[in-house]
Amino acid sequence: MPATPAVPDGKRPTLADLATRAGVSTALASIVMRGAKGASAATRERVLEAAREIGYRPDARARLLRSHRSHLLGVQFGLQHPFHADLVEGIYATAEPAGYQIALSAVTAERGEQRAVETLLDDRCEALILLGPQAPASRLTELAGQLPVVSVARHLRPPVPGLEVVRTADDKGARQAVDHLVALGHRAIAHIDGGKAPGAADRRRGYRTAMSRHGLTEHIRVVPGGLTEAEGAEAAQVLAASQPRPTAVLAFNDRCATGVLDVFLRSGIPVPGAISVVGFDDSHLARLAHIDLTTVGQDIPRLAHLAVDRAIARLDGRDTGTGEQVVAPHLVVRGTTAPPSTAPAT
Amino acid sequence: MPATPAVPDGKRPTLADLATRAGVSTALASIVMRGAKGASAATRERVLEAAREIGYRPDARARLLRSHRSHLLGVQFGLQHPFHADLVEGIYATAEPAGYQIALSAVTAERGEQRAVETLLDDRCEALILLGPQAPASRLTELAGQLPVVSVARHLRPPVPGLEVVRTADDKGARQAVDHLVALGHRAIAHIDGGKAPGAADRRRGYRTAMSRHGLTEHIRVVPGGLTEAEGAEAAQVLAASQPRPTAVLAFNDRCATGVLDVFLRSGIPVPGAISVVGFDDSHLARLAHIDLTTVGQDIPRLAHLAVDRAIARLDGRDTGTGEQVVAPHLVVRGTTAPPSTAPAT
DNA sequence: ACGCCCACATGGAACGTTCTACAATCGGTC
DNA sequence: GACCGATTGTAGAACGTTCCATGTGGGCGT
Repeated sequence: MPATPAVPDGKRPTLADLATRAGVSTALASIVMRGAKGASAATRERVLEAAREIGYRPDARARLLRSHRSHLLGVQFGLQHPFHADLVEGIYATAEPAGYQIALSAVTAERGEQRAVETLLDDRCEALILLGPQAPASRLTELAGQLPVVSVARHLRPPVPGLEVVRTADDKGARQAVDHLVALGHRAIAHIDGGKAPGAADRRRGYRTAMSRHGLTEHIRVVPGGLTEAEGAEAAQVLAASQPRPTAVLAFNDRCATGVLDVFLRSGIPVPGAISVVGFDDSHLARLAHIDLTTVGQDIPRLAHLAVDRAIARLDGRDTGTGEQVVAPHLVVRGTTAPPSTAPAT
Repeated sequence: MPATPAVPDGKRPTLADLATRAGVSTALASIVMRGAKGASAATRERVLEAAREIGYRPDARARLLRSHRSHLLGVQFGLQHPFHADLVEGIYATAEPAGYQIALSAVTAERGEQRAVETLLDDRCEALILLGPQAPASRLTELAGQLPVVSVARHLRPPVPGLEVVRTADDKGARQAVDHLVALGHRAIAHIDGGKAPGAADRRRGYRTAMSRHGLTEHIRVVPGGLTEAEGAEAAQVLAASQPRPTAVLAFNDRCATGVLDVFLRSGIPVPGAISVVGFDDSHLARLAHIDLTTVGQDIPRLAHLAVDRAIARLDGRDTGTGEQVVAPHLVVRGTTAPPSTAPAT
C-alpha cells in the first residue's frame, strides 16, 4: 500500500478526523482550512501540520452545500471549437486566482445546450458563462432571471435584462480587414460568411458598410459559408470558378480560411499572388508558420477575463444593470495578403 | 418576472418544498425523484406533477454528499487536443445513459495535470479517466491506490496494479500503414515520429519492425516530429530537401500530417503524385474533403466506451485485476496515397 | 376471527462542511 | 478590583439529500 496516510479505516479523512488529530474543535479546524480569521498562528500551524500528516482534503461538495456561496462558475462550451478551447483556457486563468472554481459542461452533437446547462444548474453554480450560445433569446432570458448569465461572442439585441454580453466588435473587425485590403489596392473583395453562427451577422454587416464607404458597393459579394474548413473549401470552389474572380477574400474565421487556402493552392491559384485571404479570430491555427494567415485578431484572453469579471461583479452585487462589453479587434498582417497582381477593374 | 414557478421566497425549491406541495414526506418525495421502488403509481404521479409545477430540480451536491455512491466520473483532458475532444464526446455518450455524470477538468499550458486531478478529487469523483496522461508512473500508481483509474492512450509498462489501460494497438497501426505503402510499391518510406507523446514509441517500433519484415531495413528513416502541424511542417522541410527523397511518409498523427501536406504542396511536390502521405487517428481533420488524408483510424467511440466501461466495472466490483484493453486500428485509404511514380531504387 | 406479510409511507439520523451564537481567556484601563 | 474589548476557542444547528428502522393499513390463508 503506497502512500496511505489516511485515518485507520479506509475512508477519506474528514474535518472531524483532522480536528481530533490536531486536538481542536471541528469549527476551528474549519476556520484554519479556509484561511478565515479567528485562529492563533500557533494552532493554525498545528492544524495545517495535522492536515498534511493525514492527507486531509476538504470535501468540495459538503463545503458548497453548507456555505451559501459556492464560488462555482458554470461554463458551457463547444467541445469541437478551438476558439472555445482558448476561451476556456483564459477563463481558468482568471477565475482560479480569484478564488472561483470552474465547472465545465460540453456541448456536442448529441448533447445539446439544454442538457449542458441543466447539469451546471444541478451543480449549484452561482453564475453561468455561455460561450457562443445558440439557444433562443427567450431561453436566455429565463435563465438570466434565475442567476447571473454572461454570453460570450453572441450579440443579443435587444439587450436582455440581467444578461451580460461580452463580445468582439465583429463589424469593426470586418471593416479593418476591408480597409487593409483596399489600402493594398484591392477592389473586388468577397466575403465568405458564417451563416447563423454567433457574430456572423455583425461581420457581414461590417463588410458591407466598409465596402460601401470605399465606394465599392458594386463589388460587394457575399458567398454562403460557415465556421468549418469544409464549408470554407466549398465556398472557395465557388469563388475559384467564378468570372471575374475576386482578388481578395475575407473568410468568416480562421478555420474557414484554411479551407479556402487549401482549395486555392490545389487549384494552382497562388496566395497571395493571385488572391489575398484574410481570416478571423487569430487562433493558434493562423499563427502556424506554414499557414501564416493574415487575420482579424480577437483578444481572447481579454474576452475571457471580462466574462469572468462580469460574472463575479454581478455576484458581488458590484454591478447591477444590463451590460455589454465590446472588445476591439486588431488586424494581424501576415503572409496571405499582398497587393493585387493586375490593375483593379473599375 | 418570466417563468418564476419557484416557492414563495426567492430560493430554489427544495425537497421539503416539494413534499409539502405534494402532501407527502420528504422521504417519499426522494423515493419518487430518484425512481426507487416503494411508492405507489398514484403518489408517484402526484409528486412528479408537483415537481413540475414548482420547477424542482434535485441538488446534485447534497445528493452526492449523502449517498455513498456519487456516480461521478472525473475526466482529465487536454483542452487543445481535437483527439481528446472526440474522446470526451464518446465518454459523455456512454456514461450518461449508464447513469453516470461527468466532471471535466482541463489540462492547459498553465494548469497542470496535478491541479486538474486535485479538483476532480475534491469533487468526490468515484473514478478517474485520464486522457493521454503525461504524469510519472509513480504518481499514477499513487492515484490508483486511492480510486479506480483508467489511462487512455498511454501505454504503461510494466502494468501498474489497479490501473486500467485502454489504448489502440499503435504498433499494429503503423504496420498496417507500412504494409499498405509497400503493397503500392513503395520502398523508401520515412516516419515522422511523435517524440515523447503517448503512443509515439509504439508507432515508431511498429514502423521499424514492419520495414524490417519487408526487407527494407536500410530504408528505415525516422525524422523527429511531434503532434502539431508546425512540427510536421518542420519535419517535412527536412524531408523535402533530402537526397534521395523518400516516396512515402508516415506521420505521427493527422495534425502532423496536415503540416506535411502543406509544405509539400507549397514546395510544388504533388501528393500523392510525387510522394504519398499517411496520417494517424482519423480525426475530423482527415475526413475533410479537401484534405482527404489516408490515415490509420483509431476507433475513438470504442476507446471512449471501453474507458467508461472499465471504470464502471471496477466501481461495481465486477472486475478486479489489472487490465489492459487494446483496440485494433484500421487503415482508412483516401486520396493521399498512390503508387510511386518512378521505379523504386534497390 | 386471527395473525401475517406485503406494499406503501414516514420520522429521524446521517453525510462533511460552514455559520451563528456564545464562552473563556487575557491584557489593559479607570 | 470590577469592567471592557479583543482575541481565540467551542457547541450545535443548519444545508438538502438519502438511508435505516419503523409504522400503518389491507388482503389473504387458516
